[in-house]
Amino acid sequence: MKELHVYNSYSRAKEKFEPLVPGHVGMYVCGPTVSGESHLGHARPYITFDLVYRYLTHLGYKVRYVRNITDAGHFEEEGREAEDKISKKAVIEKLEPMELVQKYTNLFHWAMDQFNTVPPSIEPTATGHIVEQIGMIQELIRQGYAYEINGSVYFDVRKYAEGHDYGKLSGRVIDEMLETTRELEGQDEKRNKADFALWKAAPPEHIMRWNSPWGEGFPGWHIECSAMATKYLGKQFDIHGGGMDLQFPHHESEIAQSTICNHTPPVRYWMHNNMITINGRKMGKSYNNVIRLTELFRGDHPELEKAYSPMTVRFFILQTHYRSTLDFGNEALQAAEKGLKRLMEAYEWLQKQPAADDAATVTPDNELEEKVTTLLASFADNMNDDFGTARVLASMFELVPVINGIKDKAIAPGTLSVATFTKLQQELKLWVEDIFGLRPETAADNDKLQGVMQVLINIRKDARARKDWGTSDAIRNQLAAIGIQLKDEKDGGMAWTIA
RNA sequence: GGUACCAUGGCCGAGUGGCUAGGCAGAGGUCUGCAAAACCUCGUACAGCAGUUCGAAUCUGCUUGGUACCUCCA
Repeated sequence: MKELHVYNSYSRAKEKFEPLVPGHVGMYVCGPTVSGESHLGHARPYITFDLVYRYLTHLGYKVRYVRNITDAGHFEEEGREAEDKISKKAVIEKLEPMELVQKYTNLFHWAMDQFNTVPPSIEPTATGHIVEQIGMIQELIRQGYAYEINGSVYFDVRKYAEGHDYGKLSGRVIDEMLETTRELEGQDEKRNKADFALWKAAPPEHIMRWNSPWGEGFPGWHIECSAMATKYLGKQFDIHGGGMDLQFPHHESEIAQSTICNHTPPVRYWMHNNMITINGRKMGKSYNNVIRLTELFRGDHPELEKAYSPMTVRFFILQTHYRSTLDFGNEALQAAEKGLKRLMEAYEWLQKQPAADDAATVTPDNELEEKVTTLLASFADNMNDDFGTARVLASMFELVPVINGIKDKAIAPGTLSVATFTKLQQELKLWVEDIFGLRPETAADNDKLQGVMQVLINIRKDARARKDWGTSDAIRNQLAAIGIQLKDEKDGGMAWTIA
């Protein structure tokens, strides 16, 4: 596709992307709740939307990317143990709530940096926008779509549904929701089961609390995103992203609140990434398979056979379309690790080549020229089709043998024209690093290690010159044992990589 | 129970009507002192049944199996 099309969860169809304001894109992505350490589930949406952000930027849009931090802690469903997750844990750990929030926010930022995601333009916190949230709730009450009871405020879903399409995004049928007979304790405050909280009166033991027109309490979960998105992106904006699990009730509620408050549907394009599974099962506390990112990078979890690097995970995620479920299995992860290594080694070699040292007289091979040109051009086409990262990576892999062929001289110098070779270098740099955010992970940027390796390589070269295979093999094998791989190259050189 | 979605070769995973993605693993070969790496060649897959069509992995129906959401969750 020549122009960007995105799949809109709201219409359930791919639509041509046209921003509200030409040249500018407003994008809101639901951020993490920082009541605990980031886990594997966080990797997918933020890497997915990092690609969206990078690609939109590449297309020339000025993108304002807003991703919140939910640090106020929201309550469980009424009737179950209503409690603020953050305040509960704070008591256990004997920490100030905000201290805990800060700790997990820092960890989240660290993990996102490991994944090489670009920080959002604005990262607003829920606690920093209590005023805006209260203002929005007041407006909802003023318009008669919210009601106060016992110091809490609820959104009147039944009334909203009379004039609006409540449930369209998530495919719910409003009547069924209202008629559901499942009785839950503590439901009595709400007029209808489908109503959701905008503000909750805080019980005495609740640590996080703010003054409001309705007494001391804390905001409902859904209102923060509506308030902050409105503040920073306007009453209507282009893209709202998040995990599929947020479609209901979170995003459905956002639509309802914002539509009433701002008299316009808030979002043009809803984008939802699909979920991940761990070795075929949903990741969840009950399965005991929630893998924290720190555990993932260290390989420190029963589900993991080994550690997987942040770039391996990033690459792995991008190898699948964002709307498909993705299973984190060891075999698949290891396949991704090896594939990424091959890709990046070819890429790094290519980037090190002088721009144009091609004085050879071989006639450029038209077939090869065409192949390279076509593959490079396909990158954008595939991205324009709802961010087809998997197909872009597949095309990159088709270029790997070309690059290695040039490297090994299997493809005669000059077979590819200077212009195309240069284009290959430049385009791959743009796509691999700038758009896909894949960066080399070699730990070889240590001068002293470089020096030591050079000493060993020199000794081994001498040994080989004397046909002293014993010494030569000993050096190679012992290095391999500690995870450093030596490769003899065709021209007599030696390269090494850390496995 | 309700509502969606999915079922592709050993594993993962693109692909929406004809032009056999890609990765990993595996087999053979080239190269190499031997390896490794790299490169070349090889797999004719699309849950089952029925139907639509000149033609289906791709459309329709049914069957079976799976997953997700409905509840804090990315």
